[in-house]
Amino acid sequence: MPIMLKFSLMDVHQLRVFASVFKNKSFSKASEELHLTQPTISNHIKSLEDEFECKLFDRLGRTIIPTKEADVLYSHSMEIIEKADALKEAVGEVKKDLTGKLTVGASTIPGVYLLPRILKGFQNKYPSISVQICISDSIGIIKSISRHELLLGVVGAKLGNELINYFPLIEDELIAVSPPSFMKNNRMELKDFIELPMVLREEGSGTRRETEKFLETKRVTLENIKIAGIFGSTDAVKQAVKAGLGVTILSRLAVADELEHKILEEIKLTDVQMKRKLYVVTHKKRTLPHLYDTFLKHLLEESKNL
Amino acid sequence: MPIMLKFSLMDVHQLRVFASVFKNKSFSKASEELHLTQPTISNHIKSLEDEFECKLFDRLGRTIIPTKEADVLYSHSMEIIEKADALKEAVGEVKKDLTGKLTVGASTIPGVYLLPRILKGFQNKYPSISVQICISDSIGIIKSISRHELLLGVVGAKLGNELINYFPLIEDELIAVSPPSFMKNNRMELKDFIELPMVLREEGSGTRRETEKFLETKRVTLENIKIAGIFGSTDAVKQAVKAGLGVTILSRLAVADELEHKILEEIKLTDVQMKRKLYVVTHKKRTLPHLYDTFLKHLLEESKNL
DNA sequence: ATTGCCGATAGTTATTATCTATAACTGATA
DNA sequence: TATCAGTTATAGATAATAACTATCGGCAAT
Repeated sequence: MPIMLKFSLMDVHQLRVFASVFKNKSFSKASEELHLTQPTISNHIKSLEDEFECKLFDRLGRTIIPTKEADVLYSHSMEIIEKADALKEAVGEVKKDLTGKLTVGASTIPGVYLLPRILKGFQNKYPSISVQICISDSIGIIKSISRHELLLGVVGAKLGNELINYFPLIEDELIAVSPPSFMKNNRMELKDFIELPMVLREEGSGTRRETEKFLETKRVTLENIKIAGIFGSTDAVKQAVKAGLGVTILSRLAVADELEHKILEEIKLTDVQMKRKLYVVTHKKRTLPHLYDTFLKHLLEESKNL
Repeated sequence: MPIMLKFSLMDVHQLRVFASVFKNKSFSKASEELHLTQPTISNHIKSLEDEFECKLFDRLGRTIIPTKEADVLYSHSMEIIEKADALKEAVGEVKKDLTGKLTVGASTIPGVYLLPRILKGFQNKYPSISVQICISDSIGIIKSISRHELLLGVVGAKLGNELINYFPLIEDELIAVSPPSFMKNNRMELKDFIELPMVLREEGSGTRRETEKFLETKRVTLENIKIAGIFGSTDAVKQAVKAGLGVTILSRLAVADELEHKILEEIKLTDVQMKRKLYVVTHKKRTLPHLYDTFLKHLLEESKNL
């Protein structure tokens, strides 16, 4: 049989009972205040007296007088009761808390062309937050989430992992773009498009890989293509296209502004659809802090209007 | 049926369980630390999660990760746990506490001739106390104790009150005293003694009443006596006797020093015994603070050596 | 003496804390 | 791939506890 040295169970409720008796100088008044019956109060006081091995109240007939021990217990009890209430309050606050730092992982396209706008709007709504976007490739983001280095990410690929939640966000599309007025007719088939001189990202970049992947589905490889230039960033590619170096294939998101202002022009490929979905990703087993949860909802909501 | 809005039961034990899980980052390690079983821990955490309506730990397989709410709960829990331990400690301290103020009520004789010596010894033993003697007559002391104005008194009469404890202390005795060498033979009968000129306290004094009471039992009244002088204090009476004004009847305690130094001399009355008991008195329904309790024991112990 | 107020006690019931045994899941290894 | 070791969850049983109702007994004021 284990030797149970039972150390202060002392529940806060019991201290509340004691404090009420002390303040009201009466067991029965305390019972009214706490909506309990008088024998219940008696029992609690008795159990405290047993625990501390001392009388707490001298029961004279009509009145009770607290002992010296009760005086000490009272002041300490009040502190504990206040702290207990503060605790309850504090936990409640955290659940509503929308301050602090929000770190979002993202692959290049959403990280550069989507999140900044959305995060700006979110920060305007909740000014007391600071925001950070960590850009990596989709695999890296998902790994970080698996390892609990990140809580939330936006990626352009669904890399099957049992423990990851994928929330569909918006559709992105790889489109062919040219300088404005590059062609008379901006509708063509892929086989005609690949005759044009092309500007590309360097090998290994996400966009380059995506592009290759799509072309492969149409049995096209880059070897058959006139490469007019290779650049290290999406922006550099855009600049090259604007300068008339050639055409390229880019995410619609990345060229949305340029298309709107007619700085670049879309070439509609009539026989290919190069769509992909963007996903918000989280870890299935992690509880998101309220700030993250709110941002997630904001993100899904905002993306409807795009 | 009463609408029970149950407000934080939250016992400290549960917070200890939580804190242990948080620190150990493990339910099972916590169960070892607290000598409970793992399902018990699980239940406690679940009940806290229900109470706060939020997850506290994300259970991944081999590990758990505390949520933001848990972080907040932890710091607050630690405060409460520390306060709870401090409380336990503090109450324990009070029970051993021997500091503070010790107020003792006493009637004239014990208050003037007995308590000062004993209190001095007590204070030497426990230097960090302050001592006060409140002198009144026995009735006043006992009333004060009944009214809870005093916790402890020393009196020379047992005035039957159901709610008062009387602890016999020592025997006092009214004795007849004369100046030294006043008589050849210091043994006599009462009838001879009352022929001598007598010094008395004023009417209404305790000693005067005691004296009259004793004489009455022998069918003697003061009218038959030669009164050499009436004085307002025991000391004045003693001075008068020393000066040879006459004899008197006084408590043996009051003249112990003078008898020892042969400044006064006892006249042994062969046919009367004027003894009375001194009692320590307390209220039956009051719990004495440890300081008082210790003094009471000291008092009863010391009085054996007198 | 009687009445009214207050706390204590007895006995009951529902809730709760704890246990044992076992399931379900994860991560690592053979 | 299957299995093992380590971890939490679940189910079911039991003992402890907190709450209630009813009643007793002491004290003080009428």
